Amino acid sequence: MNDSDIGTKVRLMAAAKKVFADRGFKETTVREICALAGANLAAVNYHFGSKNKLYSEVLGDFLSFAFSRFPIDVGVCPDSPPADRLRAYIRGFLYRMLGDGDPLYEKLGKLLMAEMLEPSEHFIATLERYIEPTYEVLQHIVRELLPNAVEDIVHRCAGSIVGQCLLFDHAKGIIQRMCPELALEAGSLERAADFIADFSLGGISRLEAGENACP
Amino acid sequence: MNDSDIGTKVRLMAAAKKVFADRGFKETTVREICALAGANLAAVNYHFGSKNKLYSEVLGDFLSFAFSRFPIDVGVCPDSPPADRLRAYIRGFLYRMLGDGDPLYEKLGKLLMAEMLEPSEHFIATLERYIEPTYEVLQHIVRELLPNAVEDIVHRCAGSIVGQCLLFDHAKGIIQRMCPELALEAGSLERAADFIADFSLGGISRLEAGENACP
Amino acid sequence: MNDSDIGTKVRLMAAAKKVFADRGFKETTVREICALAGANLAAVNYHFGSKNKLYSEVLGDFLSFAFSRFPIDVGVCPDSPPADRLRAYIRGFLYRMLGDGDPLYEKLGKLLMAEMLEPSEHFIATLERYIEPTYEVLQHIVRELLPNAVEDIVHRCAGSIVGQCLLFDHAKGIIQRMCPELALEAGSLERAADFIADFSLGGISRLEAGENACP
Amino acid sequence: MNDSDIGTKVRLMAAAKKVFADRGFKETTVREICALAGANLAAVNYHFGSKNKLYSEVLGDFLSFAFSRFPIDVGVCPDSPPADRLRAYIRGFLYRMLGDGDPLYEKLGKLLMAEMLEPSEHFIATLERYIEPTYEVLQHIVRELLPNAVEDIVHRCAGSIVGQCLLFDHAKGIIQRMCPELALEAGSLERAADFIADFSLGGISRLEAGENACP
DNA sequence: AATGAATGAGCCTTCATTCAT
DNA sequence: GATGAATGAAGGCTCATTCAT
Repeated sequence: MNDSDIGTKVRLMAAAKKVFADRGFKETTVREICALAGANLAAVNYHFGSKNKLYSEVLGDFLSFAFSRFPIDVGVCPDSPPADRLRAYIRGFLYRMLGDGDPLYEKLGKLLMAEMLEPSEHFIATLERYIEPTYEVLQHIVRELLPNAVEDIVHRCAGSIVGQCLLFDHAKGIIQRMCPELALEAGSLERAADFIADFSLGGISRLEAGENACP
Repeated sequence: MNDSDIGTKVRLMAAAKKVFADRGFKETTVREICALAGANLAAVNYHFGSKNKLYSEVLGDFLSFAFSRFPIDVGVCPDSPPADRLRAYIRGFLYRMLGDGDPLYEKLGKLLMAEMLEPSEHFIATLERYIEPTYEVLQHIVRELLPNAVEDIVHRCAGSIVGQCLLFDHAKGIIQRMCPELALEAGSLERAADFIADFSLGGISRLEAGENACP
Repeated sequence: MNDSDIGTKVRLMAAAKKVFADRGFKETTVREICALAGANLAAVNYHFGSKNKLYSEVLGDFLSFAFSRFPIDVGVCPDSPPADRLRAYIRGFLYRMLGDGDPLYEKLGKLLMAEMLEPSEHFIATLERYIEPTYEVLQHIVRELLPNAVEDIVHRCAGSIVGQCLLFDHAKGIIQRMCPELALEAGSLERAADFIADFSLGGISRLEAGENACP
Repeated sequence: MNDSDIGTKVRLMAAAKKVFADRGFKETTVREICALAGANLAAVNYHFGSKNKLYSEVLGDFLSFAFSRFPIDVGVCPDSPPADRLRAYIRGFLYRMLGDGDPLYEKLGKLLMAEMLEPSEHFIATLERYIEPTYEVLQHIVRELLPNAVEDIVHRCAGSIVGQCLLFDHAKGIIQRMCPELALEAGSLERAADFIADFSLGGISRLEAGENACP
């Protein structure tokens, strides 16, 4: 049994993931995808309609895989203490972004980052389906930790937390160059999640202290 | 005195900034730059050698401008308390990234983000010249705030701080869509800087408490 | 009994007529025909061998239908006066070309015009089978009207008559734009036939007068 | 001095005329035009913008040439007898359509016929600029010949005249096959023009007689 | 009898770059 | 110092056709 037995469409999808992840949308050529998949140049248009649609499918596929493999609420129940749920949220976030070792997975994360930088039309649907619900969960946790905070503060806290996580993905190249010992890999992810959780809980306590302080 | 008097090269540079910032490297065409500059199609290659070299110059120009306009150590002296210096550092970081109102400036930040995601050869020099020294300063501040911390912790704290700042740039599109009231604009930057500083000082205190705790 | 019961081949033929008539040979795609017929993309080649052969069949089908529905000698007998037979000939010619109301039929005429302009190999057989015999009939009528005319004159008269008829088909688009009240439709065809017959009989009389004139 | 001295654009235009005339728009490939012109594949887009625009220019060029070389009112003055003007009109019409010997010219006529059959967007402007004014002239002549005729009759006469002329172009292939002695070539055009004029004047007289007849 | 999958050839267009002037 | 003309390479896409099932 060889590669050509698993269906051209499947092979195209796999090849597309690799190439798009490596080069981004614009730099990727249909020719390269087809060559890597051992398929004819016309295969992409036959199976997916266009380079654009293939890209959309790659994006959607990656996200649906990531969220099914690393669900938002893994390891905690709704009534766990909010600090625990925050820690779990951060772990999940990092895992979804960076995977658990598969190098292809890591690279796909980069695609999403590129979309964040310059959201394409394909990304909007993705945003509504995956990103926004996830963000709701984080907001909810923060609100429990800061019951008296105004909306603005909740958003800012959530942003600070997300920012810390995203750094590992969007600045991966630089981190690897400037302090390689920090670069997230399969093993070190747990440690990073713990740190971010602690750091963020510290930040939140300070805000809590501030809001309870007598003026 | 009209536009065509200020030299084709200068006009090309200005046009290149606009177009590269708007579309990114690959999406930008030499044609577009030349058209905007009112120059001949061959002008880019004549004055800059190639599209690539022009891009490098745009990048370098932007960074040298940003660092001269918003220096790292503005508003504080080396012996100010580290908390103040942290706050100043964050302010400077955000200003360098997002400018103080010039829309062209804001967009150029996006170019840097794209380079972070996928560092090109042009970016390496930039990194060594601008990014690394800046990061040294941040490390130094964190070390003063956490005198007993191991290297790893210092790096992680610095990363958390930087991550919070970068979010405003690399997720600008999404922020604008999901919570527009947070999106950084000229005015709101100070508020954001204060929040990140407070949040980070809170995170650092917690680590400090932890490391002093009896095992 | 539904559409799919009447045989893929039949449905393909019907679809091909529509699409070829609408778009001409080159602009028509096999895809479109198959889609309209609700058949597989490979069906055309399976049932007809190739796009070319399908086209030939469409052409032949159209002509055999046209000539069976509007025979050359309808409404007159061989010994009717030649002027009557001319009128009948012209009527038949127009009906064969433009049908009697079926919009599909009208459009198929355009196909024939295109073939006239640039006869394809498929068209030669058609020519010998349908066009030439018809032209013989016309020649015969003209000869009776101009018994003393030389061959050349007979041909020219026949040509003038045919030319007047064809105009309504090959310039249909322009007529509709420039004088829509002339555009042939189901109803107005009889009127047009009468006019052409009268006009032509006038032309022929003049020739007759000329050839009888004393030099 | 060789071909390459006369400018790529000029050579492209000449090549385009040949190829478009030979094959029609859709069947023509930019590759073929460029090859024939000895130019690079990109040359068409550089000089003309697109295959479409080149086609438009070819069409326009041909018509403007045809009308400047064979003006509508050549050889007669506005107050010549209408019969003479009709004869001149027909001569001009045939010359414009078929040229005076240049085989390239003849072929370009075919392009126009194809447009008549299926007017493309390029053709509309052409129609308004060249075809309609010419038709006005013909109408005017017919009206003088039939001063009492209603509009409808004038249009029909004009149509009959135009139809006889067009036949020589749009059915050229068939004529050559069925009665080659009629096929218009450089020399025989005058003869054809005379015949059509006589035939048409005959048709018109008959109508005139009809309208003057006591009911 | 019919089809889903796949393909090879070809098309128009875009683009950065070069070169003679 | 600057440019109009030209080009080579490549890219996405379309289409009629083939083939195994």
